Amino acid sequence: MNKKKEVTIYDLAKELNYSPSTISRALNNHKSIGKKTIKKIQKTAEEFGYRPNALAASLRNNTSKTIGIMISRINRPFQASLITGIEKAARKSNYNVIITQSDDKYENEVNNAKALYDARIGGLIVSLGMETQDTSHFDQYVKQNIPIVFVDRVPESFNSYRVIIDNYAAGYRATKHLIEQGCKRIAHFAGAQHVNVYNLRKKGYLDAISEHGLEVDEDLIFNLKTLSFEEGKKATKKLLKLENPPDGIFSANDTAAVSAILYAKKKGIKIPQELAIIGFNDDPISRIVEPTLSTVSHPAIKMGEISTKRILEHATRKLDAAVSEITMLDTEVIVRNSSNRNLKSE
Amino acid sequence: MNKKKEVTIYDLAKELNYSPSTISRALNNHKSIGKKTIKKIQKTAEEFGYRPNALAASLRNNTSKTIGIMISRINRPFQASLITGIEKAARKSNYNVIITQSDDKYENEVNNAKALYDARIGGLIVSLGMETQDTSHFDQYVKQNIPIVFVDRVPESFNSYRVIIDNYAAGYRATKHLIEQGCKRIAHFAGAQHVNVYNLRKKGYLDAISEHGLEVDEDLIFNLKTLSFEEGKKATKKLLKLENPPDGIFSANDTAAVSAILYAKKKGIKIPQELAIIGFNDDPISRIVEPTLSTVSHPAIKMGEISTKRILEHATRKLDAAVSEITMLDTEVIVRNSSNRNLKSE
DNA sequence: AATAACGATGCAATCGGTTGTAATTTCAAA
DNA sequence: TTTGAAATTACAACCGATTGCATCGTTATT
Repeated sequence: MNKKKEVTIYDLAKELNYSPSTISRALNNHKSIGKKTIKKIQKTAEEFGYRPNALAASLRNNTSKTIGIMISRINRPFQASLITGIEKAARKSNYNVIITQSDDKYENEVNNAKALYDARIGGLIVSLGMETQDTSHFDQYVKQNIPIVFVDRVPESFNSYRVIIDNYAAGYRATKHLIEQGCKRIAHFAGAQHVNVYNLRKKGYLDAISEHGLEVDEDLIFNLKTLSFEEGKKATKKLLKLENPPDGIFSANDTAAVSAILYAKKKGIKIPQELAIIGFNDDPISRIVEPTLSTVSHPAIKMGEISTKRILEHATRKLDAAVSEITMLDTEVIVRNSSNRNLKSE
Repeated sequence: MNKKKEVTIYDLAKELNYSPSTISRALNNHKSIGKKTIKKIQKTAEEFGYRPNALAASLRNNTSKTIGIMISRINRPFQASLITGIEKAARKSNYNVIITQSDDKYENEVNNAKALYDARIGGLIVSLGMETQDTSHFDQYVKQNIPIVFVDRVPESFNSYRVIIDNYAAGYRATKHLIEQGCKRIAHFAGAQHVNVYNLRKKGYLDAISEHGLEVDEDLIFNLKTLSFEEGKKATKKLLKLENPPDGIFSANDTAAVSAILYAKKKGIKIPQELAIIGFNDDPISRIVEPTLSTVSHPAIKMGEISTKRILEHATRKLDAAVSEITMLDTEVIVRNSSNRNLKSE
């Protein structure tokens, strides 16, 4: 054991013959401290290698410069990018970031909410897990006026900040793109319908179909629980066995879409000529799979940055947490080879 | 503003007519407190919805139940899995996890080390960035007896815990596998050689070549700075232009390996018949690319768990930080289609 | 020259646990 | 019944920064 004590404001106070309060204010550029005093104090603080003890400040202020994150799984590309955005913006303002993962289990989510609360985070950024329907585990934050930003997978009704994409429009456009490629029977891999993003994407899909004079066929619509690789494969299998199989698939995520590509190819189906496919998320695999997967891109990093900004602003504005401000970002349909019928196949 | 104050041990003390110290000890199951007292106190604590204020405890103890993580980029599959392992193990012991990313920039790494230090983390888990050669930014942790665990990309000389895989053996085995498939001229995509993992994989490669009676050809070895998709493509291009091109590639990561597959395929090379390829990491794309990529798998999650365990043990054992304990985990060569010449091509 | 007004700085309480030491009680052994 | 050790609980200082209020000195105003 050889711990050396850290330099505190008391050490500086003794050294410079000021009171700790003056030191504290000087370091925070408080207006009531003389200019030369501030300069002098900050200089010696530097020399002494003074490092503020955030714990002490947090305790006193009953809030910490820490942002809590709740997501389902860190190793999903979209969520990883989200975190990257959050972390980047947070560190710029000297905030730290605590991450928790629910693995899409409701119980974990509740526990994580508690743990982060106990850590006295200054703000919370949440993308809900698949199972979550009840959101009362967030009530305690509202009571303490701790800002919450819901991102992407958000609850229908909760007074708080929300940062989302226009899932309806995205679903509509993705479907429309397939229609423009000449698809007449378009299948849809939808996610769990109590999750807003999947619900809206499906609505967009349905409306695009109807509004372009095509027919909605329930046999072509699959509500997949997790949109996993396996589920995508199973659904594709069923589709191909249909008497009247589809000529297009709009999948609500890339994983299932890639799965569809691989399975259909194995069955000798030509993509995109016989079956055009578009996914959602612009995951890295979408550029690797052959043919490359058309998809819809989220501005994930930007969503993270904006979410962080909301938290920081809230701290400054000292608003009441009972706000309900929605930021909706745009998406982009990215056309690659899995749906582009105008391309020469190589 | 409608903050309600939290329940503190003082509230409990007043309610139960005990002193705060007794409450504190009772809640921590301190041995010097009577059994029925403990039970009684814990019961009312529960009833009152008491939640300990970790900040206060941390301030007093000058250490927090928080583990700091320093990695380069969260959206690399290996690092994401590492974090998953850490987070899982940490939360089980009521530790939080703060994540920082360096984006492989040395300057960021230094700043992150400072930021985490200021956050009074109880332990640090680090996978070094590509640029890092000097590690003096970690000295302050040693001085304060804060345990450091280096994972995967570790420094050569630093008294601390290390959790690594046997990169030499892995490189050797991957190369040997290609030799067993009949390859005679095996290229190697190596990473930056001051990074231990790439250095060792290369050594393993070199020794496997020599020991099996093959010849080392410097034209077949590329020291790629970042092993990116682009770099992989360029290197493959050069290889294929060679008078005497290779019949096998061992890439030190999957990204470059996938890149090689795609480029070689485009050039009409048959994989694995004409060119067998093996990567490293077992990233998700390795299962998606066609042909599926043979690779070497890291036990990433386990590495995270073990790293966390080291930190927690250290806290218990109250050891001096100046230890140097190395944990070496095994890897596994995963044979898929990009190197399996015994498979019927479909 | 006297007084108001303001700028600069200090005092002391506070945030909520933790812990060494002292004080009190309990119980068994003598 | 007495005594000492063990068990139980209380006291008070402490961790380091923050902040409302008080104080002191200085300058401006009449």
